[in-house]
Order: sequence, then structure tokens, then C-alpha cells
Amino acid sequence: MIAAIKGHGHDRIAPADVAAVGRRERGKEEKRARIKAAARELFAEKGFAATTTQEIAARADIGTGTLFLYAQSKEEILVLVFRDEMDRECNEAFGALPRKGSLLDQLMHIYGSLIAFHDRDQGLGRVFVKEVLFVKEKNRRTIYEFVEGLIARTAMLVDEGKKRGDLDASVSTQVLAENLFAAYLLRLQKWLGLEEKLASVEHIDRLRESFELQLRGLAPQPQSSGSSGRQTRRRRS
Amino acid sequence: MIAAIKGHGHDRIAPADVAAVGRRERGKEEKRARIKAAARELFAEKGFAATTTQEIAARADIGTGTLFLYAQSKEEILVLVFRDEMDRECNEAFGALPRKGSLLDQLMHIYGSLIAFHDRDQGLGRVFVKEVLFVKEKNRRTIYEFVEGLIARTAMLVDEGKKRGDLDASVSTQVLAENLFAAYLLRLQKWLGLEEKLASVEHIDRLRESFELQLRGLAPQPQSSGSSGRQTRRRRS
DNA sequence: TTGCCAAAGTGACTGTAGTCAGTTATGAGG
DNA sequence: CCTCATAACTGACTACAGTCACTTTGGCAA
Repeated sequence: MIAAIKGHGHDRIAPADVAAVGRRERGKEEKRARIKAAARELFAEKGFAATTTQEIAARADIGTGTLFLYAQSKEEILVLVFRDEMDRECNEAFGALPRKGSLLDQLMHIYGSLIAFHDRDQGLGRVFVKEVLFVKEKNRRTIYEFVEGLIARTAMLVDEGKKRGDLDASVSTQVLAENLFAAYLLRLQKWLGLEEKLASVEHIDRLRESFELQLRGLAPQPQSSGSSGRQTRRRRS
Repeated sequence: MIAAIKGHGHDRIAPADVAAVGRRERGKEEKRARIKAAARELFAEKGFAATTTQEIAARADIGTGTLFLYAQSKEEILVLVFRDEMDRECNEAFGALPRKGSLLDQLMHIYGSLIAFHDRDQGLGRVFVKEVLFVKEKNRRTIYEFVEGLIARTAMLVDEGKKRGDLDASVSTQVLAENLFAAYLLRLQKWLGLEEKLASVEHIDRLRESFELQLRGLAPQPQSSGSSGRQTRRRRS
């Protein structure tokens, strides 16, 4: 298939050229794509549990063993697929961010759309959310990146909130972002893991309550130096 | 082994009597105990992955099939074992609660000791934490109860904090308790799941930061009615 | 006591995730 | 062009979680 382009002698390829990365790399990328496509289809058709790795390999037209060069477990195959879709959803959500809303509005916009996303396929979501923080794969850039990326983007929102004056400057952006994400993750896990068979709308409401409480009292202090003197200002009323 | 006590004729058992629940129930309870013991030993000896369900069954002196009457998966066997130990740890921690500490101190006492507990066996902890919110077993009273129980006890601490005047009365006890637990769980999952190979002490520090931020600004308002303006918009009962 | 039913128990068996010893393709150097 | 090193690939195979058709046991009523 199209040996082409390989002039013959010593025409060095530009190191970072896109198309000229050699057959190996291109082949791998193409296989990875085929695996994702095959898995996506089969999971949609029959669900995660009922799909066998053999089937995935067959539909992707590769050997069984090859599959496990690209993912270290069946669960990781799902993660491979899901990560793409989560990224897309996430990018859309951040793209359509209401520029003039409060921080809470913005957070709900993002995390609400993620909950809505999971609402569309709870079966797969369940497995994904379970694996989320437990995937150890050689080729980084899957879950870890996704989680950290989401937290980082949340941190950006928080930072903007600070600049707008919604939040006191002494609040740690990173800690707050993690706390917000933590509330989201717990909600997701309780929803998809345990019973709690509420409608997704209710989960969104609950999440809003969590967020509200986290943001409460973090508005800038009128004038005093940053740190609010911890607790008790007045003892028992 | 001590057939005993079964007088012989028609000595009716008091319906809710502890020891006289009939051979069936006693047999089941005893088997459950044997399973837990066997699993505990084997997991400690060889780790979770290297232990087979056959081995557990053999050491517990029951058939393979029987094992799966008591747990629906290998992971659930671990949960069975771990739940007991977590309970013990948890009870000890709550028992030794510093009565005169601040809410933050109390929270750190409880959750710090849980982190220390997990520090002692990270391999098993990893599996446990992964399963925590995803175990669906017929006989309730395992994970769900543990998680909800811990949240409820956290809520008690929060409530006491309110009574002491550490927290404003308008703060939702339940929501705050869940938020605190969420921060703990995320920390645990990042620790045992992803890399983050920090020492447990560091995780404790990070957790304290999370808790501090969550409690910040929740002290009672001097006199005005609850909300600090800005972004509380919805209320919910 | 006996007979019956349902609950509990069993282990040979099955389906499948994941491995590994062996094969093939790629590309670098000569 | 050929040769060699090694990365990529393969599918027959293995180990094991979990099932299921059958057996045993316990409890109860006649």
C-alpha cells in the first residue's frame, strides 16, 4: 500500500512532521482507533459485561494478544473509549460557559452537563467511574490526565471568581477546586454505585447544595487581613 | 462439636433469643466466620490477587460454590473482611475522641486514624476503596451501612459543633458531613489509586487543608439572618 | 416418628480475561 | 541491495471466578 514518498536516499524527515512518522507509528495509531471504534460499538450493542475481549479483537481485526498491548485490562478498554467522549463533553461544556454567571452558575454548568452525560449511559458510566482513579496504564494520558485536567479547569474558574471578587484572595485555589471535584465524584459514585436511584435532576440539585455550602463564607473579608480568625468569635449564645 | 443444649422435645425457642436461633442460622454464622478468617489469613499471606477463591473455600472447609452464597464476588469477600476491621478502627477512633477539641481537631482525629489504618495495608486498601461504593450485595449491612454510618457519625460531630457555637445553625449538617466525607474519599482514592505516592502523613496534611477550607466562613453570623449575601440563591429544605 | 419442602451446600464444569513462546514487519546500518 | 536488532503482533493456551444441576440437611406438621 503506497510505498510513496520515501524518496530513497537521505531525505531526512522533519523531526516533528505530522504525516511522516513512519509506518510503525501510523499503524499503531490506526489500530488504536480501530480498537476504540470496535469497543464502542460492541459496548453500545450488548453492554460492557456481555462483550468479550475476543469479540472486540475480532471486530478490530487484530489478534487477542494485540488488544492487551493497547490496554491492560478489559476495563481499560472502556476507559480508552470513554475518555474521548468525556473530553468532548467537557470541551463543549467549557466552550459554552456562561461568561457572566456567578461561580456557582459556572460550576453547575460544567458539572451538571457531566452528570447529564452520565445519565445517558449509566451502565458504562458505572464501570468508568469505578475505574476512574484506579487505572494504572503504561501510556499515561488517560484517566489521570482527565481528572487532573478537570480539576485544573475548575481551578481556573475559581481563579476567575477570585478576580471578580466573588472569593477572598486568601482561599487556596487548588484546595477549593479539589474539594469541589470531590463533592462531584462522591455524588457520581453514590448515584452509579449504590442505590440512590434518584433522577439525574435530583443529583444535580444535591450537587448544587454541596457547592453552595463550599462557597459559603468565602466571599472577601470587608477589610481585615486575610485569614478569618478560625472559629469561635462568640461562644454559646 | 458440642451438640449440647438442644434439650430434645418441644422446648420452643423464644423468637428473638440470641443463642437459640436454630442450627441453620448458627451454622451459617459460623461458616461466615470461617470464611472471613480464612480470607483474612490468605490475603495477609499472599495478597489479594494471588489468593484464589478455591483456596479460601478449602481453608474455610466449604465447597467452592458455597463461598458464593456468602459473597457475590471475590472482591466482596475482601469487603466482608475489611468491613469488620474498619468498624473496629472506627469505633476505637470515635471512642477516643478528644472531647474538648475543636470540630477540626475531632475530624482529623477520626479521619486521620482511618488514613493511618489504610497505611498499614495499602494493597488490600486499594481494592477495598475501589469497591467501596460499588458493592451490590443481597444481604445489606456491609458497605452501604459503613459509608452511611461514617457520614452519620460525622454529622453528629458537626451537630455538636453547631451546639458549641463553632458553626452557624443554618448550615445543613447532612450536606456538610457529606462534603467532608467526599474530601476524605477523594484523598484516599488519589492516594491508593493513582500515583501520588506521598507518605500518609502528607495525605493527612492535605486532608486537613481540605477540611479547614470547608469549615472556613461557617462560624455563626454575628447577628443578621444566615446567608452572607452573594451567591446563595436557592434554598431547599 | 415419618414425610415433605425449602434452604443450604457442593464440586465438576464453563466461559473468558489475560499470557507467552514463537512469528512477522519495520527500519537502521552497511 | 542484504542483514540484523528489535518492536509489534499473534492465537493456542492457562488459570481461575463464578455457575448450575444435583445432594444433603434442618425444620415443621401430621
